[in-house]
Amino acid sequence: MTTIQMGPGRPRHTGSRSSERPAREEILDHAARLFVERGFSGTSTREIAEACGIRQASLYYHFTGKDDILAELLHLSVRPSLDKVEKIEAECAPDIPERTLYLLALIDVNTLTMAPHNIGKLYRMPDVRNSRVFQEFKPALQELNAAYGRLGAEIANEAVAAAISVNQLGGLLIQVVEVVIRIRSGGCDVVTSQAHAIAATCLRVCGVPENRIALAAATAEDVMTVLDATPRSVKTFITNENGTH
Amino acid sequence: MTTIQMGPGRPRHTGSRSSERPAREEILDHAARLFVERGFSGTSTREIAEACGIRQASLYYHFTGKDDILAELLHLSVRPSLDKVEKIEAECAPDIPERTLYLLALIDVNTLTMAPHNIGKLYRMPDVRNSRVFQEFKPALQELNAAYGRLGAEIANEAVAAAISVNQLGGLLIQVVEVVIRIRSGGCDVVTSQAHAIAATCLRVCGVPENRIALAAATAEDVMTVLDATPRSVKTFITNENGTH
DNA sequence: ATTATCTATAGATCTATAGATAATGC
DNA sequence: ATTATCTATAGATCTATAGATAATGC
Repeated sequence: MTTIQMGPGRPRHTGSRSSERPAREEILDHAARLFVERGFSGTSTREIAEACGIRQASLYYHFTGKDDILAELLHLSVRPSLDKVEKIEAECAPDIPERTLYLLALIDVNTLTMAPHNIGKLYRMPDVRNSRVFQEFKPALQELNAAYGRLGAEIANEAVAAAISVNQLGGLLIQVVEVVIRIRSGGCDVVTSQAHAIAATCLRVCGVPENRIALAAATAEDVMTVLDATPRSVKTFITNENGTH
Repeated sequence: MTTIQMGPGRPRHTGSRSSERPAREEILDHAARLFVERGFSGTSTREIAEACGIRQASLYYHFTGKDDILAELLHLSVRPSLDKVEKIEAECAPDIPERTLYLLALIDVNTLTMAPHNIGKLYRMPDVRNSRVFQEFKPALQELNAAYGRLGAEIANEAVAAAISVNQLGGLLIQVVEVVIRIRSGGCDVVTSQAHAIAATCLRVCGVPENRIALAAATAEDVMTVLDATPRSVKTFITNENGTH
């Protein structure tokens, strides 16, 4: 029994307003999907508008332009990762240093897994990276890279420490975590067991032996539950992905 | 003393033909650079033409369209990887199974390192993957994924074998190798020691212990020299990157 | 004659702005 | 009056084609 909810404002040409969801969010959602599917420059404002059931020009009531939509999406997908790094480093007693990296990887994998429309892909697109709005996020991404590098270096064995610089190790670990994006691009979902497998892979990359990996994995669970207070804004955005449920 | 080499055909409006290099190659080179820098849809045929010092319409004498240029670039960058998988599996006696994966990774890293303008990035762009011409290359990429998976599964320890399917392992290993693309995107060159570090990382991801990794690395060198007969077409293309030297 | 370019342009976009309009809410 | 849409359109692209032209080579 969905009564067609009329708010203020002229009705859409396609009589049905698809839901009571704010138009702004609806636009972000469809834009995210289209940007990831076809690229940023490969998506026209008309296509975004059509997906929302409004006219192209109506987008400009909610956003100042295509870049503005991109900026908002980048915000939504960067904030969670960075919040969590701080949390983890604060929460984790350094008794089992492997556990800290394991946790960071696990949570990051989770973020990428839950991100609407595999939006993590945006960062790797050249047209996005060249956009004016992306520059703002560079420091945050370098921060994340540094965190991975620092944690990895702490637990690296001699061979790894000798062969790879701290920063390179950070990039390598992020690359491993971002396999989630690859998996999702292939149309597959990522399940919990895979998340743990990826976190474990991060430790293997550092040369941590299997018994220490098992230990880190075992003790990670409890800390996980503490950290699993996902910021509200993100949850809302994710929920809205699947419609009104 | 470069005499301006006039071939047949009307002269370019910018009197100077930049080199005696065939126009077709010049176009491919600039297109590769621009596609990687700004994305495929983010690059106009006008920009490509201007980079070559010719008029936009003149591109169509050499290529039937933008897609045709992309197709050629994809060909140039896929062929080497695939040729080599076969070679390696033929050349490698299975006495040290770790060595086979190490070699595949090492050679693939080398391919990505030497590829002009970090062209390996093309495959990950959504607009490229949606293009009609990309479909042709899907089987080859799946082949490569399968090869990595097969070799990885052969040497995986129990923990890895239990946690990751063969195909997932293949994707994970390719993801690791493709860290080269990430490094090059950051403006850094990739040197031999890093190539070995990445190949070693692939083995660590499979759970191979350090002593076996060292062994594989040591015995890899000799096989490398045998395999280092780079196909001519690729070499030509690479050489042309840096002008006429 | 052949080759490789050029100029000119059609036709299809694409982004963003101006200004009208149809709802609600006071 | 305010809000959220609409219609219409300017101006700037962008791709691809048609046909002219300036070289070389026979």
